[in-house]
Amino acid sequence: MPDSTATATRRDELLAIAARLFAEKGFKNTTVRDIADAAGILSGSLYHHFDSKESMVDEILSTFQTELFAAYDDVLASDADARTKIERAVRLSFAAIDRHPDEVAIFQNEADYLGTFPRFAYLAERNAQSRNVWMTLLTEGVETGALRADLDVTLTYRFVRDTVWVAVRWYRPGGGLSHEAIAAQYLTILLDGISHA
Amino acid sequence: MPDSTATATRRDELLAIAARLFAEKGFKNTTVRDIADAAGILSGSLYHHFDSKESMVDEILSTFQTELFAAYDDVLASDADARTKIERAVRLSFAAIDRHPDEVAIFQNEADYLGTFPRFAYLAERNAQSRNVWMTLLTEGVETGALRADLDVTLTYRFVRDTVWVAVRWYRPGGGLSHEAIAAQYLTILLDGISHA
DNA sequence: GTCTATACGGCGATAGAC
DNA sequence: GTCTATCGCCGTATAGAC
Repeated sequence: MPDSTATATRRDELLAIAARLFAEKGFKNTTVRDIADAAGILSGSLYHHFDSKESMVDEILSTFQTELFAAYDDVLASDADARTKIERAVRLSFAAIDRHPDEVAIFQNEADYLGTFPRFAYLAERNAQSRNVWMTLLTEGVETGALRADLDVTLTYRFVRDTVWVAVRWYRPGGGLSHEAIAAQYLTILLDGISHA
Repeated sequence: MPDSTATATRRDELLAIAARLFAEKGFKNTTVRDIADAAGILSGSLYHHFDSKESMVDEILSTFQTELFAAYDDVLASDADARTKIERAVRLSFAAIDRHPDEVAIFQNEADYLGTFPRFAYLAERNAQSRNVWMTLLTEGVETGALRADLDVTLTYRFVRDTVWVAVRWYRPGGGLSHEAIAAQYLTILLDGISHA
């Protein structure tokens, strides 16, 4: 039973260590011995905290997604105009990369494969949910005239989704470029293009 | 000794089968037994053709990269203006995804991890080479006034690179959307943005 | 070029002591 | 909550017959 204070429990520490390794090397490339070594314990001791390696990545992903989609729901429910909501959705995505880079990386790298197992069927559901969010925002943008009428909305959705999340491959929290600055530059390119006006 | 006719050798067939599995499930998630099963032979028989599983992915990646970078060099060496060269580089990248989706997927998913081993050091070199190509084109674009003067060229490079290659995640050759059509839409968004003018 | 048979290590996971 | 000790399986790879 995790307490709700700021104190990280041992369990949380171990999950954070596992998340870093899963993100760096991949789920399959990371052994339970790797995780235990990084935590300064022996591999058998991990099983006092978790059922299996699979349940570790499961908890990492589901916890992150619960938080992320609550934030998307907030944006969807707001009464701002379409363009503002799109900007907010982009900014919160970059903020998520900043706060949870390992979780985003794991999701990006492993979701397709893990999603083939029944246990991780919720990954596909979340994916559909995310699609709904973006398609709703983009369609509203086109209908209200905020976005170009000749856009292929589905293609644009893929474009926006991929481009936002793929930043996790090179973005490092605390580096020279803040996530807010990246989101701003990204929105400039996305909305107005790179061509000289 | 591979002959230079159009006839696929057994070796080439096996590499194509391995590439498909590596792309679908990941290198580590694919066993030599998986590859052999898909080829209708037993795992031990693979070792008549290849030293190891590692040497298979090595050959897949290096062969693909040799072809890809020859194409980039062509663009760089041409005397078209900056904008035209950028458009050509984008189009040839989508064409590469169309012709070699498995190879692109493997490179996208595995290069970071494989690159940590000496044997795959050339992956980092190719990465630097690719960076040079795009930075040269984008810088020339800004200097000649084809692109906006306020662009962060490094960030734009990452943006273009990531967005082009990440399409391998959803593009399927022979599907409803041709790679030429995707490249055209992509260039429209990249150059002019999605915002209503 | 493929099969039979097998070596060998590393893997996830378990049981019980401390 | 961690350690000791270990199990059984599955992974890559090998040797030699056909």
